[in-house]
Amino acid sequence: MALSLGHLDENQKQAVLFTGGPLLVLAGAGSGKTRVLTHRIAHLVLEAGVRPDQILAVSFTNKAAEEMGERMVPLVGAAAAQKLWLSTFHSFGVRFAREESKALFGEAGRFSIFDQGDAVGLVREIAKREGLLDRKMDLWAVLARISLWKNKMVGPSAVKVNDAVEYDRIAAEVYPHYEAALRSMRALDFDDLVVRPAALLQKDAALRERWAGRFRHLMVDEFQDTNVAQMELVKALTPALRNVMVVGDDDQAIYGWRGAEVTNILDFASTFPGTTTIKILRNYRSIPEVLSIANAAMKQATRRLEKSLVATRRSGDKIRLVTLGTPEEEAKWIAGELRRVHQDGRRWCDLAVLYRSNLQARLVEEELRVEGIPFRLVGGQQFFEKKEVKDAIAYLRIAVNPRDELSLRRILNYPTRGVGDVAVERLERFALARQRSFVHAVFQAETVPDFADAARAGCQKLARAIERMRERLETTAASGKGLAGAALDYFEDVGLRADLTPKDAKEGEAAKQRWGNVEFLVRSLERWETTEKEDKPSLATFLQRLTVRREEEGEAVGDEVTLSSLHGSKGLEWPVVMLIGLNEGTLPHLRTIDPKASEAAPTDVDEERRLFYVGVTRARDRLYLSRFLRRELRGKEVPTSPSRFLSGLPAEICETITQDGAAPLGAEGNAASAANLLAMLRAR
DNA sequence: AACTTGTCAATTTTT
DNA sequence: TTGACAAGTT
Repeated sequence: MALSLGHLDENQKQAVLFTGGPLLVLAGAGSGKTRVLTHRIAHLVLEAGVRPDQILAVSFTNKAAEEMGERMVPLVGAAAAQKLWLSTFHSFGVRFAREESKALFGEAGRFSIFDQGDAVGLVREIAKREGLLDRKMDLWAVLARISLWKNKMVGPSAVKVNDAVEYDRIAAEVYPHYEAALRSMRALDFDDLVVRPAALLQKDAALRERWAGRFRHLMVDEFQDTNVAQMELVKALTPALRNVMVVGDDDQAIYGWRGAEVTNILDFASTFPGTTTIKILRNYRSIPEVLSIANAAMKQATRRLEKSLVATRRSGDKIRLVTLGTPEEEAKWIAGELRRVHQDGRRWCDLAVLYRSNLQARLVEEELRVEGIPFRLVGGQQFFEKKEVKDAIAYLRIAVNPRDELSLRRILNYPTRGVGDVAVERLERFALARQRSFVHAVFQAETVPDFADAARAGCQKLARAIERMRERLETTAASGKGLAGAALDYFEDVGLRADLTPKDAKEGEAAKQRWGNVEFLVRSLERWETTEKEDKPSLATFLQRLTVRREEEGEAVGDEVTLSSLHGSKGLEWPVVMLIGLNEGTLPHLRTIDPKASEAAPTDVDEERRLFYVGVTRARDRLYLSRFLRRELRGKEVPTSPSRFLSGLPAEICETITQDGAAPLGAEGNAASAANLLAMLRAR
C-alpha cells in the first residue's frame, strides 16, 4: 500500500514526514490537523516500518479518538488500525491502572472508577463526617478546587490555602480525607486516571522505562488543553528517541477551568530542547466570510500568539445575524430555518446548532420535536445521571469491588429494606469499634449489637444477594459468557426490578421508562461482552470503560441535525452552523463576567471569546449568529444585551434578520443597544 | 419509612 | 418561577 501525500500542502507534508525529535505543530482551526496526524501515522506504519502497536496517539475526547481510528482504516487497513494505541488520556489511564493495579493499590485486583457525581457524593459524606457540611454549601465548588490541585499534582500536604476564599479552606480540609477514602475503597476518580499514572511513572524509573519502551512514537492532539498532570504523563511516556509530536492551537484553549495550562503549548519548545515548530494556518474548511468573523473576534483577545487564519476557499454566503425576541422565539425560528435549509437541499446531518450551555438545548429540542425534525444531542450525558442507572451501576460495582463502600452505601437501603439512618449509624459505630470497614459490618450484620431485627435481616438479605452475584460472576467467568444474564438475575434478586416496575397504570411515562433504562444498560453489557475482542470481557472491565467512555445511545449515525455545546463541538465541522444565545450572560457566561461571582478573572472572558471562535470556525459554508432581546429571569422579564463578541464585526459581510418587531442588530452593536433600550422601556 | 410542607437558591463547559 | 432538599408529620 503506497501512501499518497499529493493532496497535502507544503507545511502539512513537512509535519507528516518529520522524524527528527520533538515536533510542535501550531495548527489553526480547519487547517487539516487531523489529516496531518492520520497521514503521519500512516507514513510511519507504511513507509518507516514502525509497528502499529508502537504508536500512541492521544486525543481529548472519545469521539475524536474513534474518528481517528475510522480515518486510519482506509489508510493502513483495518488490521493495522486496530493495533494502534488511539485513546484519550483517561482511557489510557484505565488501561494503565488495570495493568499496574499492584503498583497503584499495593495489591493487584479490581478497582472502581468514580465519575464526578460519585466524587461529589464522597465529598458530601466527608464534609458531613467532619462537621463541615452546611445547607448552602456548594459541593461541586469544593470538588472543583480539589480537582484543580490534583491536576496540578499538588498533594493534600502541599496545598497552599488562600484564607480569604472560604471554599479554599473547606476544600483543603476535605482533600486529605477524600484521597484517603478513594484509596481505601480501591477507587480512582477521573483526575486519578491521569494523575496517578503520571506520579507513579515519575518516581519509578524502571516502570517508566518499561512503558516508554513500548512506544516509538507519541502524538498528542489538542495540546493546548492539557494540564500539568497530562504534561507529566507525556514527559514520562516520551520514547527514548524523543519522538514526541504535539498539535494544538492556543486560540482554541477552552479548558482553563479544568486546569489546562496554555503554557504547556507556549513553552513546549523549552521543555523539549531541540523542538522543531511547524505552523499550518491555511484554512481549507470555511468560506472567507466565516474566517473574517473568527479573525475579527480574536483580534480583540488580550493575550495570544499573533496569527490569523488564511482563507483558501472562494467567497460565499454572508453571515446571518439573527435577532429574536425571547429564547423561545429563537428556538422556534431556528427550527423553522433548519426546515427551510433542508428544503433547499441540505441533508439534516449537514446542520448543527451550537450553544454555550446544555440548558439551552432543551428549548431547541422541544421545537425540533414539534417540527418533526430528526436530531441528535451530543453530550448532556443525561442517561448515566439518571437515578435508576446510577443505582444499577452501584449494585454491579459492589459485587465486583468488595471495598467500594460508596456504592454499597448508595444501595444499602434501596429498594427499602429496613436499614434507616439509625441502622447506618450502628454499623458505623460497630465498624469503628472493631477497626473494620463499613462494608465488613454490613456483611457481618448478625454480630452487630443493638441492631433492629428489620435492619439486621435487611443487611443479611442484601449481603447474600451480593454474594450470590459474585458466585454467578465466578461461573460465568469460567464459561466466558452470560454477564448480562447474571446482572438481570441479580437485579431481580435484590428487588430492583420490582421497585422499578410500575404497579398500576396511573404512574406516569417516566415511571415506565425506569426499568427500561436499566434494561438498556444490561443490553449494552450484553453487546459489549459479545463483541469485545481486545479485553477479556469481565464485569469489572465493562464498568471501568462505562464510566470513562459512555456509549452513545443508538449508535447508528443517521441523517440528523446535531445539537451540541460549544465545548462538545471542538474538532468537528458542519456545512451549516447556527450559533445561538449570543447574549451577555450566556456567551460570555455570567459566571465569567459577574463581579459578584466569587472568582471571575479577566482571563475567563478571553476563554469565552475563544469558545466563540471555536464555534464560528466549525462552519464550512454558512453561519448563523443568533441572539434574543429579553428573557425570563426569576419569573420576571429582563432585557439582555448582545454579546460583546458581536461588536466590531465587519458589517459588509453580514446580513441581519429580525422578526416580529425585534429591532435589527447592527453589526457595530449600536443599533443593538438602541434595541435594548427600547426593550427596557417596554419592560417598564 | 414514606409523605408533606416549607425554605432557599439559582442558572457552564467534560473526561 | 421553579426545583432541589431539608425538616416535620403520619
